[in-house]
Amino acid sequence: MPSQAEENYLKAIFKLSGKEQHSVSTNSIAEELQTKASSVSDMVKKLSEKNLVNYIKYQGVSLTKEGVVLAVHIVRKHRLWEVFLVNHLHFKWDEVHDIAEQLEHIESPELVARLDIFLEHPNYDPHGDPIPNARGEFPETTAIPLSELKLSSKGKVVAVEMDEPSFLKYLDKLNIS
Amino acid sequence: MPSQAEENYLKAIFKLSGKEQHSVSTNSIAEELQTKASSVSDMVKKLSEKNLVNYIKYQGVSLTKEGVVLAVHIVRKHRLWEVFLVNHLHFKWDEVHDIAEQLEHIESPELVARLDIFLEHPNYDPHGDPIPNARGEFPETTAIPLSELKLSSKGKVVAVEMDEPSFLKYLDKLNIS
DNA sequence: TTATATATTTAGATAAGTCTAAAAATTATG
DNA sequence: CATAATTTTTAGACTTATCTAAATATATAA
Repeated sequence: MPSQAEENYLKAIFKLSGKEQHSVSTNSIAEELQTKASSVSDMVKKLSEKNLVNYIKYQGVSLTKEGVVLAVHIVRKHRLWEVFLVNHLHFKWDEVHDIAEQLEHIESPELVARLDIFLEHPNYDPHGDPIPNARGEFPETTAIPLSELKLSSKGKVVAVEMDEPSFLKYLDKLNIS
Repeated sequence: MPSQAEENYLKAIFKLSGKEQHSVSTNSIAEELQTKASSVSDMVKKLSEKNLVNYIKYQGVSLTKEGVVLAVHIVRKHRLWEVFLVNHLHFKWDEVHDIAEQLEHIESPELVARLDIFLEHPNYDPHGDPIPNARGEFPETTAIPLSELKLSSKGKVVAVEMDEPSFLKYLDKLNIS
């Protein structure tokens, strides 16, 4: 079981690596986690020894299969908790990120399983992000980025990449949900 | 905001000090937290500097007013989460302690307030322990310990002190709930 | 392709929390 | 009341995670 700090690194690397899980730089991880590159070097070395990342000095970092499994599981927990916070505790979608950031580190497979049932196996979180199932598989999406939508054609917004509260509030003001 | 370790010490001291909050020994804290007395000495010194405990070397430890406020707040969170786990996620009462032990450290006053509303302001947790309200006040109880109940008089069990899963399972077997 | 700028890693320091072993204080016993 | 037993504290070490500053590698540009 990885420490909270390790989990945060795995999640950051997973996020930065994109769909194809390309390797990412020390610096980008440092920026994502608001920390120093030297700290990232240290931690990445440790994760490498645990076989959670592939790491060649000066050449970037990528998750191993095992690392991806763990990262996806953390993402799953984060997004399930967001659903709970918004749908049942009636938080607004721009208020839940920091709390879910804490809840995602709670260690209990039983808890995740039961939360998933309680929430009725949601496929998307309040920001429209897909929630992987217990096997780590993401639901299919046919959505395309707004930047690729042709002028004057219609669509339905299903997801928002950014999770900064200020931006989400701005969308609220435009009645985009 | 105290660290998780500090919170665990505050909670342990609160529990051991009983209703009258008498002072407790380093050793008893060590046993409660499954740690060494030397670790307790260190931590208690730190808590004393933060004015969360009264501490005179070799003479025992007690919580200050400020310490009690924090400890009660942690107890409140712990017990609210237990209600959630049992009533909504359908855990059994002997399964929730360790998970609540983690959840109690989540830092968000908004979360506690909303959880309390969601649960409809419960006064007791699944073990019958009273849940302090947001002001830190415990609900009144007229209950008396089973050891003081007269022979062949009747009563209703409203609370169980021990929280060891094995004991709780035993009560289940006796149909005591 | 050599010099410069940028990115990354290493070395050494720090803080929190824990531990073992030794020292000191308190309590119990003869 | 002096000595033994117990409890508590201190001293020093270790681990995790972080930082700053210096060193090294890679990338860029003249």
